Amino acid sequence: MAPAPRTALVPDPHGPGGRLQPLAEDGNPLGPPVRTPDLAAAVAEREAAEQPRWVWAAADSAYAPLLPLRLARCHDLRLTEALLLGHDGAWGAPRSLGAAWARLRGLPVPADLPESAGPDDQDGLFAPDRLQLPPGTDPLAAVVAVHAEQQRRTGSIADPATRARFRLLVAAESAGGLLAAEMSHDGLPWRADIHDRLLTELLGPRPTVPGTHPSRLAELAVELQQALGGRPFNPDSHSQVLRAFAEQGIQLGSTRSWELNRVDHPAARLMTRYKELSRLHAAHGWAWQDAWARGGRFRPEYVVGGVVSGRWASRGGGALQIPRILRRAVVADPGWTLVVADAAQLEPRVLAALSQDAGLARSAAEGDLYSALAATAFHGDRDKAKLGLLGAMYGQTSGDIGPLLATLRRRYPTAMGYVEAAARTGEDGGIVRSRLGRTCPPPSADWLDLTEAPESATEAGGRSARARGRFTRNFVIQASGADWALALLAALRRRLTALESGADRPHLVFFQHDEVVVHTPLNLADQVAAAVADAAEEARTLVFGDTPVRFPLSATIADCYADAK
DNA sequence: TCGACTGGCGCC
DNA sequence: AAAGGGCGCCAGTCGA
Repeated sequence: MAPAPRTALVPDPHGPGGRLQPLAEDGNPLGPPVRTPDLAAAVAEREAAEQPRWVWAAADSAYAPLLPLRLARCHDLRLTEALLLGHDGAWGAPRSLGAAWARLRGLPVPADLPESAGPDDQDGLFAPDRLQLPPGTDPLAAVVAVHAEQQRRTGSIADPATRARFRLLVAAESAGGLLAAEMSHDGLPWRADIHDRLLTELLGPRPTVPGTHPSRLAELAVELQQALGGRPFNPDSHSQVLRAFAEQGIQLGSTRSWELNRVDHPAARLMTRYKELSRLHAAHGWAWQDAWARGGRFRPEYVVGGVVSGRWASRGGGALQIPRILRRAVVADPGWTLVVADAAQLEPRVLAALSQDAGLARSAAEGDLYSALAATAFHGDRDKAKLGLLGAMYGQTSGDIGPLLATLRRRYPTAMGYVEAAARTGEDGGIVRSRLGRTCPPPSADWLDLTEAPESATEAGGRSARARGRFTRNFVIQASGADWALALLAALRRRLTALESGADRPHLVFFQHDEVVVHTPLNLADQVAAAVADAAEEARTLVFGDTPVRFPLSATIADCYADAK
């Protein structure tokens, strides 16, 4: 396939205009800059004509103002800069356009600006000075130059296969930038009335005085007090809770729920319940709804590559930590429905594909991986198979997991050797990369905090080395899983663009590590489900090439998120 | 009074 | 003896 033509795009700092410039694959200009008074119209026209790969500083400054216009592909300089910095051993250096430009020109490199926060702080995102360019610098010239440099650096990766995978990573990460902007713009359908009903059922009516506890929480606090001797205390204060339990002769090391659950006392159950409800109220209660879920849509801000492993993070609204119970409030619009798909057992499948362990790959070739593993190596005990494999991927050594790991080591030496090699690399201070070439951060002072350690420096050093070993062990899997998920998103997004129903089109409205939700006109739901399956297969081939491992994505059609699967 | 930190728990 | 990876967010706590 011939590479797409490229076009640099820079919006004017104020107003609807902007400038465009055609570029060759290597970043060299193919013509002079073109100024347009109506950037959205000019971009739409060129997109219809040739679907170029749009080259811009960052989606939030260049793409968000163009929405709801949909563009097929882009090269996001900020996201790519972060990938390249990590790859080149400069992990964490500033990645703004201005920073990349400064490095190119040997100028002082500006630090990245703090990100915006809060649902009402959208304006700061579009301010042109976020590009961090020195005064008087032409932003278009900077975009063109930094892009050319990024293409050069990517092209200098020696191994052709590694280079090709890194290019795929750049394209997929950039597509993630497109999608994140679109999902924030479209929002996740959110029924405030259902949310409110759930809250009222669990917590009592919404308090009329802001900042006060809803009735059920207040009642629980009183019941707790009575169960613990009647002395008033604040159930939100750990130290007061510990003291109140201690006065009843119950010594707790913490107020963690698993510890409370082991205590046979009425107050322990009340405390657990209080904490559950209190958390729901504080994190996803009425205040959250007011802030994040107005107008029938939940509009979080997604942070592409916000996690070192390449997983997305979110800013504000806790988009990736919505309690399962609140999925009840995610309901398709009338005439629309949801297609919900999640990858089953993504990480063990990633391990099988990465390590090319023939035995594990057989277990991952279809169906339930843990059952297949159990049948082969654990006398049919699925729980043991799952526990053992998860422990191997996380570097767990506690509990009764030793024998399970020994079994896995015997039966799947290649797979276990793979994660153990990654762990050793980390322990020795080395770096590891995902399948597509995302690099883990190097060791830092965080890994070797000797100040508080009561034991010797040697012991503390060993402990921190093992901690970093667990990190790199998990990184290769989690990050390669994120590679796959990004490829899936890009492939699915492309397929969805091709589906239409009158003026309506299905669109991705949610993505959470290994799960996607598409909001679609009813009559397209089956085609969306098929597109999901096709996209999963495409991602598998793109990321892992020739592997017997399958990455099944079970798609369910349901009007309500809570009813899926 | 405010920022940094901690404990704890939501999600994967 | 302790012994599981990655996040974001809240209330409480503590110190500047």
